[in-house]
Amino acid sequence: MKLATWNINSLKVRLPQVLAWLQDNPVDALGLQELKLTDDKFPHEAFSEAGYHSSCFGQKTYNGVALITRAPAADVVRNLPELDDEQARVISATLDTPQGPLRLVNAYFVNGQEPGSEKFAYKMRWLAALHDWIKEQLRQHPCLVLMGDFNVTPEDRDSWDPVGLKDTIHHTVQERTHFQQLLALGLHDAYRLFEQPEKSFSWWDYRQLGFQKNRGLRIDHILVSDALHAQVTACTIDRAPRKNPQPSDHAPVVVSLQG
DNA sequence: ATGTCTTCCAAGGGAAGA
Repeated sequence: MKLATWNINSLKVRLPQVLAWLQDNPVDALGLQELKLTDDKFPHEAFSEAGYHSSCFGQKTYNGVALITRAPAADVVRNLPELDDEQARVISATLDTPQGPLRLVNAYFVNGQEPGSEKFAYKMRWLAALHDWIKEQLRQHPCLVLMGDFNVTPEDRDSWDPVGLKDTIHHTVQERTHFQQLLALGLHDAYRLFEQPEKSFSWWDYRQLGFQKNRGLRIDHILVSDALHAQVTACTIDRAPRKNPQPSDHAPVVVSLQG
């Protein structure tokens, strides 16, 4: 089975690209971030016609997440129950698989603007709340996948310019410590379970020919729990959609699981 | 590199967020 995550920076603009990508990449589940639309504008019908179920948690202008699944999704939970948050950033659901129930958590992590800002403080609070909630979710659901736009480069090799961008947003020790604390719960960065090309990124700034020069960051991740670790057979970043006209600034990340 | 893209509000272009 295959799972994918993709920040599409407006579903209204990118819906045709998402449908085309699903046609070429018939994954079992796709987590979308930055829908930038409200639930009443979510194109459930378009996904249904493509053979997918969809659950959404939208918001006007900003944020918004969705899970697109081949099979129906059960026990849908929106946002982090323990955090009082006006922003729509998390949607979770359970998929029935031949291997048993699989819990999917799809999240659009806080950007954080810059270290020291109020938005950065919100990022830290949000990350702490996510950690505590994932810890509890893992007790209930040993087979768990946490995927999304993490807005964190886990290590220097995940940035095109770790020296020039040292201590800037996506690169701070505080953010990376939170990432490590998620791993410490018994999660594994699926991408790093395999040999990968150097300078592998999932996001490139629209400005200054960022993609063409491969000036990017690897900030979109798929973490799998201990119980799933042995089943992971591949993890790749699909750069192809970034070459489309009117692309998202992010590329999809895809993980393959045995069975 | 005040660089680009998207949306909102509200009627044109500026502000905000990423």
